[in-house]
Amino acid sequence: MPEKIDVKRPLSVGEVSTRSGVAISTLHFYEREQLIESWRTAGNQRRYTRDVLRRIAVIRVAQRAGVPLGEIRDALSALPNGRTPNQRDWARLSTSWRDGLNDRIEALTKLRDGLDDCIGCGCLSVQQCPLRNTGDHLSSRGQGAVLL
Amino acid sequence: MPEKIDVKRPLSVGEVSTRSGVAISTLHFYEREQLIESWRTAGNQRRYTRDVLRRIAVIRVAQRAGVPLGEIRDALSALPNGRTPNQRDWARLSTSWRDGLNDRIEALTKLRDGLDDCIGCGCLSVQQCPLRNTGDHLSSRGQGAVLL
DNA sequence: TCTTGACCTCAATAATTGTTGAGGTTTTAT
DNA sequence: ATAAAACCTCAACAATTATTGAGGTCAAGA
Repeated sequence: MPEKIDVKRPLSVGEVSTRSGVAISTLHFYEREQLIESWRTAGNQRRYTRDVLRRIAVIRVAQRAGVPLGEIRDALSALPNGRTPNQRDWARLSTSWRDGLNDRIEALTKLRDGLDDCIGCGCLSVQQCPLRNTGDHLSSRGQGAVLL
Repeated sequence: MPEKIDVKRPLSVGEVSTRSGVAISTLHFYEREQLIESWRTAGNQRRYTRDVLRRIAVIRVAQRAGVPLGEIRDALSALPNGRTPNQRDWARLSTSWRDGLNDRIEALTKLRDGLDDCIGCGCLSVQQCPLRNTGDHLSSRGQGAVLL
C-alpha cells in the first residue's frame, strides 16, 4: 500500500487553483471573504484539505446561478461546524438557490417571448405590451407604468 | 376632444421615474450610458417621449435576466435614433438578442436541471459531478477540475 | 549553493451599477 | 412676487467581484 497517504495529502494553493480552475488570486479573495479556509505551513504557505474543492464547486455553481457571494458564504457558514456540505446539506442549499435560478430563467424566457410577440404585434404601447408589466417589483413599486 | 394632446405630451424626469419605478439618479445614469435619450427644455430640463417607458421596461426585464447593461445598450442602439421603434425595429432587436438569450436560457436551465439531479445524487465529488464541468468558460479555462 | 518557481502580503486598480451630496437654477402654485 | 418643489451638474462614494503589481520569502532541483 504505497499510496495511501496521497488522498489525505493537503493541497497547495497552486494545486487547488489548477484543479478547481479558479485563479490563485481568487482563492486568496475567497479566503478573505471566508468562503474557504486553509492553514499554514511553517513557511507560511497555505494548505487545504481536499474538500475545499467541493466547496469551490458549490461556490461556482451557486455563482453561475446568480447567488451573490455573501449569500453563499452565509449558506455555507450556516452548516454545522462550518463543514463542507454533504448530500443532505447540498439538497437544502440547491433547492433554495434553485428558486432564484428559476426566476432568472423565467425573466429571460419572458423577455425572449415578449420580443417575439412584439414582432408580430408591433405594440409596446404603454398600456398593452406584454413586456410592460411583467416586473413583479416594477409594477408593485410606485404604481408602475399603468396609472396616470 | 379636450385631451388629445395628453398622449403626446413629453414626460419630465420625475414623471418617468414615478411611472417606471426607476430612480431619477438611475435615469441620469442610463442616459449617460446611452440607454435612453432625452432632449432639453429652454431651462435645461430633460424631456422624454413616452416610448422611453418602453425602453426602460425592456432594460429592466433584460437586467433581471442577467443581461449586462452594455449588451442591452448595444441591442437598443440598433434602434434608429430617437424615433419611436416600429415593428421592424423590434424585429431586428429581437432576433439579434434571441441567440444570446437562448444561450443564456439554456445554460441556466442546464444548471437548474443539474441541481435537480444532484439533489438526489449528493455528488459534487471532484471527478464525477455533472455540475462540475458544465461551465463553458470554467472548463475551457485552466483545464478545469478533472486533470491531475 | 544557487537559481528558479511557487508562494507570501498589501495596496492599487478595474468594471459594473448605481446613490448621495453640494451648490445652483427652473418651474409651478399661491 | 415669492416660496416650494422639481430640476440641473459634477464629483465623490459604495458594493461586488475580482486582477495586477511591487517587493520580498520559501522550497526543490542542478
